[in-house]
Amino acid sequence: MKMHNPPHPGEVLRQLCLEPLNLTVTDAARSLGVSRKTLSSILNGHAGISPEMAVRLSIAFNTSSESWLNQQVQYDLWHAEKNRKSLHVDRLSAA
Amino acid sequence: MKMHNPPHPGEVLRQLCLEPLNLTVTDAARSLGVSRKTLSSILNGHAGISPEMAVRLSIAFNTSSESWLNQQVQYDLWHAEKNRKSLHVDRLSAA
DNA sequence: CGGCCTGTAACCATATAGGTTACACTCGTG
DNA sequence: CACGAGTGTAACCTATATGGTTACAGGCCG
Repeated sequence: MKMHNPPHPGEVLRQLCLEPLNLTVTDAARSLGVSRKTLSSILNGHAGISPEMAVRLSIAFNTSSESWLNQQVQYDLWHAEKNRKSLHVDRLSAA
Repeated sequence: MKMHNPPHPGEVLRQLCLEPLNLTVTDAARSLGVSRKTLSSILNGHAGISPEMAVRLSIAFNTSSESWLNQQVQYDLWHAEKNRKSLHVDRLSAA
């Protein structure tokens, strides 16, 4: 049921992609074709991974864009689920 | 490789949830706790499914919020991938 | 000291989700 | 026919998010 607090995709990006290749944020941002600030925001958890960014990452690191966006979904959903009880929604399934 | 044009999650929502229960857009919106316009925008493909909306759907229809957001990711990614060639990104994997 | 890398603040443009209100259209039914 | 219900959507507002540029302060190192 994936009860764990999922890491922000930016952390994963830094640990799995930048550090192994000894890439600086500045260099990686240039290679990805985005500003240093944009990449920094992601790496430090201040921004999410957009669909376009997922495609950029898939090109640069030869991965699947899906995997990056799925990580983002897990992260977003974990936070959205925390407010589940505060939403007033009627159950319609077993109506 | 999932090369098919994924349907907009709003279509799926209408066909799999509203129609089987004979739910009107007006009633479903009220039950979900959102405005009729918000639900209508989703159903007609003018808006995506947000994390919070995914949780609402999961409550109302006793489904998983993840499945709704995953559908949205598939849809968004399919469109983002169409611009893959127009992005200037350096390959860093086999650097 | 001086250069490089970094995080980040300030400010901008753009896009999206969501709300309210209002309008025009289509149906079904009295 | 007339009316109400349901619908899509335009107009307008707010809040939030991505992303860009520029600039600054701090850390690290030769």
